[in-house]
Amino acid sequence: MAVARQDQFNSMDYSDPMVNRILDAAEQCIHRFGIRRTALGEVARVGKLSRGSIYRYFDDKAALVQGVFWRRQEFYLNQTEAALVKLPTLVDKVTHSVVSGRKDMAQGIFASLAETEPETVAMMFLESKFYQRSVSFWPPHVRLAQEAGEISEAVDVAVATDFIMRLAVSLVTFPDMGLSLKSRKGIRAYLDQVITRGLG
Amino acid sequence: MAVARQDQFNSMDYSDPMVNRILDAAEQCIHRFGIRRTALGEVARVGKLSRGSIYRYFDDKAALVQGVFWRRQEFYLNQTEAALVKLPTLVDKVTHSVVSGRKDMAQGIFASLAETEPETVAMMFLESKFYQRSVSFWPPHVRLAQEAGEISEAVDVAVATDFIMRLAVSLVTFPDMGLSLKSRKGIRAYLDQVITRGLG
DNA sequence: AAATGTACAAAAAATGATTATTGTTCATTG
DNA sequence: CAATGAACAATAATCATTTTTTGTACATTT
Repeated sequence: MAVARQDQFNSMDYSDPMVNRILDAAEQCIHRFGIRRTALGEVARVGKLSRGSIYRYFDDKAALVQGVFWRRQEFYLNQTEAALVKLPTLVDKVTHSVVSGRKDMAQGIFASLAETEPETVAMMFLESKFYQRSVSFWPPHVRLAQEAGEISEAVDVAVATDFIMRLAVSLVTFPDMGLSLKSRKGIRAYLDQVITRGLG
Repeated sequence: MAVARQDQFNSMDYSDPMVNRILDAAEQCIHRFGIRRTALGEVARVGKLSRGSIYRYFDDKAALVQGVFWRRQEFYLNQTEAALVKLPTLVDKVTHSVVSGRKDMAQGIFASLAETEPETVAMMFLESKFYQRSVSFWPPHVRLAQEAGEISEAVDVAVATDFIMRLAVSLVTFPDMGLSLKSRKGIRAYLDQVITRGLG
């Protein structure tokens, strides 16, 4: 079993420089060639390390690829979270998440992989596992909004979190579902309606 | 240009028996072999017609495949719509759409294609075009709910339709987004909360 | 007229031989 | 002891070749 084993409960050690060197090289290769066309020998060459070391830290190529995307997602999530804490309302927070979520998906490794291997990206986006980490960021924001009286205390935090995640994922994935929601202003007005008032 | 040409405005003529014979054969082949492994010669053999006739009605293989899925979606949609008109509230209607939507996607051609060519199904599900036809069914139900006082008249019909579609698509695609929403009862309670009351 | 069936070149897929990569092991290095 | 690099069988990718399929045209049949 590899050292940097990662599962849903035990996340990777991003403080280990070796792990980061491997992931840096792997991300660079995936970014340039796509997943299918990156050989671990190439990753080793780019990272100036041995292929044996890669296998010491990751079970196999699939685990390495997953590690690359998890770290990248973690980075985006932390960046977004840092912006969220400065925003006053839950609606502002979800709006920001949607706008920056779209930006993140249109950049870097996600965007380049969407060009070379769109089916792979599509499969990732349809795995609910992909959103697990994001889900865990919302409950504190929901509770703050409840304490501030923005949303009702009667609503279960898990229900509110699920609802917010569904809205955010849907709006990032589909800019248009009948309505075209492209501008920050339009997204904010829409979210204000459906989150704070619903349709009732 | 083929006879049964189909675009977003001009839908296919499902009353033409030739069109249906071709689509029946094509659906049967796709169901059994997947898209990649169905040759139009095989479709012709199964449908007991000539390959020339297929090209008379469909521009190319891609158009035929699209035709198969559009007809199947149209069938499911009409079936669902027939059930919806009997339901009293908008919440009941969305609940039913989610439950039957999940059933439809777990059956027949969608389910079999998801086994043999999951990436193709994933790509379909992420095209917002895939949901266009479904979107057009909702505005009358939204207006009825407004007239009945279930939801506010102040909310724009397009906004409400978009919101309902996003909820339905999300719930069909992801049974679990933090909350596990599997039972009809659970789905209904959730939708009742977020549609009629929101989080406010 | 509509459907068929044949012919045909271009494109795509199956095939099989060849080469590269993966995943494992272990002796060697720093 | 972590990292390296080499050896190795098993697996997967690549490539040139053969075969099938596609898409078009048109003469023939119903």
